[in-house]
Amino acid sequence: MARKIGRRGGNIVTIHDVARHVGVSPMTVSRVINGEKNVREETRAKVMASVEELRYSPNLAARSLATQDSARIGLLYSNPSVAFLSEFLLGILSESSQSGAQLLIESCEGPEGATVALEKMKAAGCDGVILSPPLSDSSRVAKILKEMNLPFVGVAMARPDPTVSCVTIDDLKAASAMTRRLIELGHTRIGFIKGHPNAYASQIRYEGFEAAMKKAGLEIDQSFVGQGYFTYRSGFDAAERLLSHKTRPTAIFASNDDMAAGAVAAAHRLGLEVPDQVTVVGFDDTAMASSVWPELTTVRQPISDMAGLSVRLLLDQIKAHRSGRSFEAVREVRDFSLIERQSSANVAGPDYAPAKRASDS
Amino acid sequence: MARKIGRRGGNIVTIHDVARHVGVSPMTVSRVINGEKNVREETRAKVMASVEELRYSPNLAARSLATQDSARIGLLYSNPSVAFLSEFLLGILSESSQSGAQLLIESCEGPEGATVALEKMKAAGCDGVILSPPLSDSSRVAKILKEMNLPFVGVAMARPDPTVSCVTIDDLKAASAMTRRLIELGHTRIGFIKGHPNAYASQIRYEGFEAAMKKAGLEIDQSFVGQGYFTYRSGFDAAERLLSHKTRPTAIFASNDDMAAGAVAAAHRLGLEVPDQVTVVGFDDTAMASSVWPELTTVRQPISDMAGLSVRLLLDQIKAHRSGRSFEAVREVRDFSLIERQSSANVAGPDYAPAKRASDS
DNA sequence: TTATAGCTTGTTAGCGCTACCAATCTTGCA
DNA sequence: TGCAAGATTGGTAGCGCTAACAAGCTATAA
Repeated sequence: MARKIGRRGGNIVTIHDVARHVGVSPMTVSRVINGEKNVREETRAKVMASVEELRYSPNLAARSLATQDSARIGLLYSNPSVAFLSEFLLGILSESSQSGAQLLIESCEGPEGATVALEKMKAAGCDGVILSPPLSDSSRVAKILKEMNLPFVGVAMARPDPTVSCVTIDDLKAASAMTRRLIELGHTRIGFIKGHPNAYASQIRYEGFEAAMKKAGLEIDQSFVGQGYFTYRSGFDAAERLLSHKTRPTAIFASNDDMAAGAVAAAHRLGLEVPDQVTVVGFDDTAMASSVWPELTTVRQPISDMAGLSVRLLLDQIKAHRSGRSFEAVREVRDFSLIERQSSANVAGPDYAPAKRASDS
Repeated sequence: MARKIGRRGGNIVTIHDVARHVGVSPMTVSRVINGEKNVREETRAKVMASVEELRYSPNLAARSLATQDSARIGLLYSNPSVAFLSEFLLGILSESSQSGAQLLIESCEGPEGATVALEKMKAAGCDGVILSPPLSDSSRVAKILKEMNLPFVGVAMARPDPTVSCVTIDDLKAASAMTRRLIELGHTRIGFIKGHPNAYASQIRYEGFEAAMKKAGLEIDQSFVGQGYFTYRSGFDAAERLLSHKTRPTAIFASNDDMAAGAVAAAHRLGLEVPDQVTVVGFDDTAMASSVWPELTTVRQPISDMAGLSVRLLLDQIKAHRSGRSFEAVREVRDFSLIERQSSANVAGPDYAPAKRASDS
């Protein structure tokens, strides 16, 4: 009677098994696995060893039940690039399953549909919400959430808003860096395809481009700047226009990968080789970037990391919210990176040894 | 002392609150929300009403702790199309969060890397594994899993294996259906781009194509059949070859969307309009299909549904496995659908009224 | 009417973990 | 040496839910 085997066929290792094995109390084991201090180093080592040996791994359900920190997290997205979503989910997923959070996923059509989705989440007992772009940039959605008194975190927000927590990269810097790289490659006639005018990121990315051009003392030829809408087709159309000028740009910087892929197609259609005759670069490093050929040089956001971090942030925020404490909005800025693939080259074509960096030896 | 507010700031509605509100025992409420029979209709209604009113929603952590059916599910994938992954995850996610299952995600490089990943999962205490394609078709992976004595379910398996549970569509039928559709549109010179020779699905899809052609009494011109590898580039190359023949195919059926997108690009490169001069269709309805332009006509698998179902199947299997019962492998076949977008048209071009079905009025 | 079966509800006892507090053991310092 | 303060451990009591059994109830048959 002392130790029943339980209702299950039961062969799972619990914290009690470890405790007995080491000869300490379950509580001590708990402390060790939670990395609390105030455990003698010797004891800790013994417990750790036992954990290894018995292959113990904590039952998340029990933990979140005991700690009461189990939270229901809502994830709201509205037709982002599916590739983005996939990486995003991967990040959210691994983090939230580790912290035992429940996930609720809703999609909506733009900020308009958000109200309904958010109501639904609230009704389902969500404790907080994660916003994927472009929703994260919608002040309208932010306002609704605030009125609902629901904690939330935005991912990849372009617009800095000191009142909302978010995880982003610095779009401005990223766009500048990519532009600088093109200049480094010798390009001076650089075209730009803007993103959807409603997205704040579009503006920021253009500003980054502008800033880098200016700094390099290069003129922006406005006939080299096209309006796109983040879609392949819009990139195709815009690029076709840019490339039809008598003197055409030698490089095109599209504000996202879909448009860049469209631009590559447009170049091909016009009989131009990429990157030999036109360099095309994108932004985001979505699946599209490495699916098409030539694969796209682009800007990579560590989406999965960012998503994971956003879960942790949100959980903190929820905890604070529950205990009535107020919570300072945090803005976590992650590093982007330039991914150079086959769609970019030295202005004179790939025959020239590519100058990896501006050399002035 | 009777009812502490608990360790938390605590404003969550529990099963006890509902019970008190209705005037029954918590157990009865539990029965109602779990849809058990043996509850008087009247009681059930009262409970339901109360659940609504109090906005009660069960704590999954507590439930899975109590039922002991909490399971750790491993998800193993190896570079599938990212678009596939995204939908796949969505399905897995919503199902597993509903059933309170923990998720462990691992990727690996082909079947070779699978062993390591699987060991890792086992060590982490996984109770079962879900295999995404193309891993689901690997008999090698299946063998490892069997040796490990771990329940598993394959998703989108092309090779029928009576010993493993899986959720699929009928690739053969799907490929036939698409081929029939092309024939209906008046195409007779139909090209085909095969998928990666290592993937069983490649073979099956080709067989489906073959069967439909044969049934329609059409010859397959072997110079119209190209070998691809499921990549954009391979589709591009294969299509370029097929379209360079003096009499070229009027339609190309690529075994997946990436290759179809590549084929479209190749056609454009050769100055051919899609679909006016060449129809191109794909398979899978990944994000790629609706990202490129013209958007691709393709075969759609209900990936998200299939993924969700696979979780349920696996959970059943794990339960059986735990209780020592043996488990019959199940093969669930889902319906595919033909998605007609802008990349396909009547053989004579879009000026002809498209014959939606073979008419013999 | 009473026995019998079937239906409906309640009671008890955990699931595995950790918050909280109490108990014990160190250590440093007067 | 004695004692307070700190470090380290253990005990208890639940987190919210449900399996398993027990008890009450209803309808049917004898």
